[in-house]
Order: sequence, then C-alpha cells, then structure tokens
Amino acid sequence: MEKRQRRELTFMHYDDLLRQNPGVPDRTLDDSSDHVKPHITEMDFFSTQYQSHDDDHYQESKASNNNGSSSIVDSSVNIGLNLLSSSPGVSRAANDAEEGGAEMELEKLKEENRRLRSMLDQITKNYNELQGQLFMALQKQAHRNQHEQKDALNGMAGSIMSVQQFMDPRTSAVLDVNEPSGYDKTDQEVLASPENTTEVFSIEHNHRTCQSIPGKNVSMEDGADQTSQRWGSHKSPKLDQSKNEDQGSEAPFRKARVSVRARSEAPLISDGCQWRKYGQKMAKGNPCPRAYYRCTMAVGCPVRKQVQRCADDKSILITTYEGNHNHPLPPAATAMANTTSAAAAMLPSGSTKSNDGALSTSAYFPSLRYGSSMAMLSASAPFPTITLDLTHGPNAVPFLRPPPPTTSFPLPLHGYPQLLGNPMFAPPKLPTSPAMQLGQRPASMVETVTAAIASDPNFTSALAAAISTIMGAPPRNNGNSTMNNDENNDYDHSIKPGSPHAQQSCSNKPG
DNA sequence: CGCCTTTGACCTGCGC
DNA sequence: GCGCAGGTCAAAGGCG
Repeated sequence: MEKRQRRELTFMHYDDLLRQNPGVPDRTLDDSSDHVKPHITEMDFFSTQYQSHDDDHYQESKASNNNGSSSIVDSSVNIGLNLLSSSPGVSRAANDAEEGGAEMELEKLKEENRRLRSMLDQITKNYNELQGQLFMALQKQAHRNQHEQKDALNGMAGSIMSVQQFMDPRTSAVLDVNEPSGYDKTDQEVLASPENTTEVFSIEHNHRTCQSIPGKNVSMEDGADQTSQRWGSHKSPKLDQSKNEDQGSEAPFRKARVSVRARSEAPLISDGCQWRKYGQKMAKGNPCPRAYYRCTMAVGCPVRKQVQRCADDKSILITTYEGNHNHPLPPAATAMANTTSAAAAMLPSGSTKSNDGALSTSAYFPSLRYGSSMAMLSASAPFPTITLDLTHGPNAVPFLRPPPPTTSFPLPLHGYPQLLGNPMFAPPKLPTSPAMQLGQRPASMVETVTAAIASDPNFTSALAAAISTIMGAPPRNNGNSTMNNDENNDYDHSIKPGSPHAQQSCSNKPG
C-alpha cells in the first residue's frame, strides 16, 4: 500500500511540475493510463523539491532507507531503483507478484528518462543559442545607443531615446563589459527625494550622470570610489578605504539606485535584511525626515538604504537601496535583492541629464503591459535611479496619481529572465541565488515579489514562501544552466544543503 | 554588555 | 568664496 500511495503522490507532484514548466512536454499523457510508477522517477529528475515532498510524506520509509534523498543527486536509474527499494513496508509476497512488472516498468522508466533528458538537453541548447543571439543583439543595441547618446549630448533634439534602449536591461552591462567584475554590485537604493515621490519610475544612467555632473568626474574605471562618490562623498577616509577594498569590483552599478515605493504604515519595509540606522536628516521639501540605514548582516556590507515617506502621501514609504550584499541573504532579502537588481539592470546606457536638472531624455510607452511596476526616467536625481512603484496592485491601473512631470514606462522585468540568471547580477561571493538559478521563471518571481510587497510590505515571510513555491528547488542541472553562464559552479553550490546559497541568493541590492 | 537609535557636528559637492 | 543641502560620523543614551 505504501508503495502505491507513494506512486500516486509522486505522480501528482510531477503533474504540478509539468504545469509549472509548460516547456516540458507532458509525456505522462501517453503513459499515465497504463502506468503510474514511471512518473515517479521522471518527476524526480527535474525537481529536488518534489523529492523532498516525497520524503516528507514518507518519513517512515525514509527512516529505514538512507537512499531516500540520495536519489535526487543520482541518476534516473538510481532513482528508479531507489523507489523500488524504498518501500520497506511492502511485503515479500507483494514484491514477488510485482517483480516481473516492476522490472519492465523500470526499463520503461529508464527509457523515458533518456528521452526526457535528451529533450531537456535540446531545450537547453536552444535556450542557450537564443540567449547568445540576444546578447549579440544587445551589444549591437548598445553600440547604437552610444552613438545616439553622443548626438543627444551634442545638443541634438534627439532626447527621446529608443524604446529598446530603455527596455534593454543589459545595455549598461554590455557597455560596462570592460569593467572588472563590475556586475557584482548592482546598486540598490531607495530614492527619497521629494521630486521622485510623484514619479512612478525614474531611471538615469550612471554614465551620463557622472559625465553630466560637474565636479563628479567619475569614470567607470574608478569604480572603487564610486561608492563614496555616490552615497558618501563626504565620508571619512577610513570608510572609503574599506569600501575600496570591499567593493572595488562593483563600481559599474554602484551608481545606480533602486527606489521602491510601497504603501506601508510601518516605519520600515521588512526586506529580510538587518539594518542599522546611522543617520537621519530632514530633507528639503519633505516634512518627513529621511533615515539612513546600513546593512548589518555582515561586517563591511556596503549596502545602504534610505527610507523616507512621500511628502504627498505619507502612507507611501520610499526605500532606496544601493550596493550589493557581500554576504548570504535570507530568501526574503534575496527576493528583494533580485527585484532591485533586475530593476537596476534596467538602467539605460544613455539617459542624460540636462544642466538645469530637467529631464532631457526619456522614453514613453503608451501601453502599459506590465502593470505591476513601472519605470520612469528622472534627471532630477543626482544618481541613476530606478523607482519601483509598488503602490499599485499588480493588476492595478497605473498612473492613479497625477502624471509625473517626467515620462514613464513600464518596467519589463519579466522580459529579461537572463538578467536574473546572468552572473553579472550575482554578488561576488554569492554565485547565484537559488531564485536566480531558477531560470524557468525568474521574471515571474520578480513580479511576485513586487506584487507581494505592494500588497503588504511586511509580508516577507509569505513572500519567501511564495517564491519557494513558484521557483521550487533549484533544478538539478539543465533548468538553471540556461540561466547562468557559470551554471556549473554556481549550481553545484546552490544545491548543497549546507551551502550558504541554499538559504540566500544574492543580488545586489536589497535590502 | 552589546546592539541600536538618536542627534548634533562634520565633510563634501554644488549653485550662486 | 560662501551658503545650502545631502550624506556620514560618532558620542550619548536607551533597551533587552
């Protein structure tokens, strides 16, 4: 009985898996009517999560069978064997009766596994090819954007940049390709400037901002100083030194800030990280003070955030993140980090800032296909800033507030799964977060994160659970491999239960 | 005792 | 050069 029961449960899990992975052909439709057992192993091939489910439901069996979890790592053949041997409660008589059929089923399982593996390999190969093509296209786009930006800087009226440019999250990354591992430290921060309180989404590009700000000749090469230039140009030398040591490689994105606007009565948004308040200032034009927080989850963590209530609507909490965590993050923090990283990655490569602070470049998207979050260019902010407006529900109609002075466009976070899976957005010491490695639905995760935060900023626990549900356990191989160039190494780390990645993910920011 | 918050002072960039 | 504003430091005090 246990054996049959397990089969049924496993089959259901596999079903769920198929629902969550539409790309995987539903091979069970062909065989389900005939055999139930074969699905057990096939399901196990792709998801360790479901294996764990089995373990949960059959702890008794597992107690006397050490192979219960090992099947996750082993080949499909082993899984099949494990299943047969993992039912100590089955009587000898039952085994004899099913022995012949079981062997045949086992063979079928093996064959099915081989087919699925080949299919998965093919899918992975296709995905990688597409990813490579996309990367090349983005590079071309970046070059094109550079020329356009030069024209704009030369006084050309072409302030309006192509939609693709702003929609292209990789543009900046591509442009920064020469930078030494600059990707590590995507900056996240909450923009608390009053101007942005009315903005749905603002984006500025680091490059242009640096070039356009007098006295801030921060080139992309001196990334080590960018942290201090951005957050604390007035910082003490000691702090700068430490930052140089810790963040020397994160320069490129250090200029970017990610601002999250969310409705919350709480003084802080629970983002899963530990923060220490190190300062508070009254910002001009806003009766609410601006608080400065520093991540204290690890010594020397460069991540900081500003928290300030919107001057127009005090129920809106504006949190600005900057920097990348240099330590493992809890799931909730990981989700936020990924979200903000993805947002930071959206920074266009060529937005410019006019001398008078007026928005000089912007892109407008008449149709808002992505209602959960939107982006808007803002030249008013001294730093490249992306503002994620979570004050609306995922399906809410954007622009409930009066249109901001700047143009806005939706943030197509889910349009760039490669961003989340790309190592460029992984922290230096944290190869890739489990979420990032879940290449299947990185964008959906972001959506889920933003939606959850929008609905309840303090609901991080549920957020983590939701992410876990959506993403499941890291795929054993192929699934994530398509998302990460460092798939091999990163993945190995991520699936280790004891590994820090198992409980965190990292991205850059968030805090 | 350690950690955190508070808060005034200080530093730096920027505009005039 | 001066003043303003943003950002940070660090001493003091509170809290568990």
